[in-house]
Amino acid sequence: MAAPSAEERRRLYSLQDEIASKIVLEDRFSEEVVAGVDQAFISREDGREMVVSGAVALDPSLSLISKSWAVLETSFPYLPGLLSFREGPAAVEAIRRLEAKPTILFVDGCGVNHPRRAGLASVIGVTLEIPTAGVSKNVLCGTFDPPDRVGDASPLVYEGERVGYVLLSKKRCRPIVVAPGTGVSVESALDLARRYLRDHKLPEPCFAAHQHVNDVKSRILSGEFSF
DNA sequence: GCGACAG
DNA sequence: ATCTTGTCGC
Repeated sequence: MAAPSAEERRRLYSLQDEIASKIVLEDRFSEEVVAGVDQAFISREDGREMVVSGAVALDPSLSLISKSWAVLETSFPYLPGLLSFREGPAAVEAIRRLEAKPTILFVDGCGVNHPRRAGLASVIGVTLEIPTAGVSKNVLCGTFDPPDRVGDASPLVYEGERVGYVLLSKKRCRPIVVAPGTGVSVESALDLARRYLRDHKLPEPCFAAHQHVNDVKSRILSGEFSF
């Protein structure tokens, strides 16, 4: 995967600035269709790398409404701060293939807790005009005081702004990070993450999407699915 | 210059 | 993310 030139990077940064300018940090979501999306990768023998995205749509009681997936050839390397250019296209396509349009979508990755306020969750949300929340297992940027009791959360601050929360979601697990993508306030991002937590480290929509995409990946590798 | 760095 | 078996703990 060719690393982008300094000039190309500047162009991508301006694209992120454009996305960031369209982010809404106010609540504009409902919970009729609660979805989750996640990506996995496949390295083929011929050297090509594929991105597999899996999306799941659940109703308020977490019953499955619909699943979808999409596969595209990778066209960008992994670079901190530029993840959306690697995983965004496949994720957007998978979400478009869901039977029901999500009214709130959980994305594996950052939201506004990003150097240019344009993490994957924000990019997907602005692109598809869907309220989104970003959930990540590691901090890309920002500082915080580690929460020490299950259920506790500490503000994640970046450049003097509260961009998300670090939440201790489960015993014997490292805390997770939750932040608005767009169409969700910082407080609601935390509330949503807490309310959709069940018996796993990640909120159920994220967990379900992760299981789904890995299932799709294994079926592709076994030849059951083709594209 | 050095370290950090979503997935 | 991915490479990978067993293993410790609830």
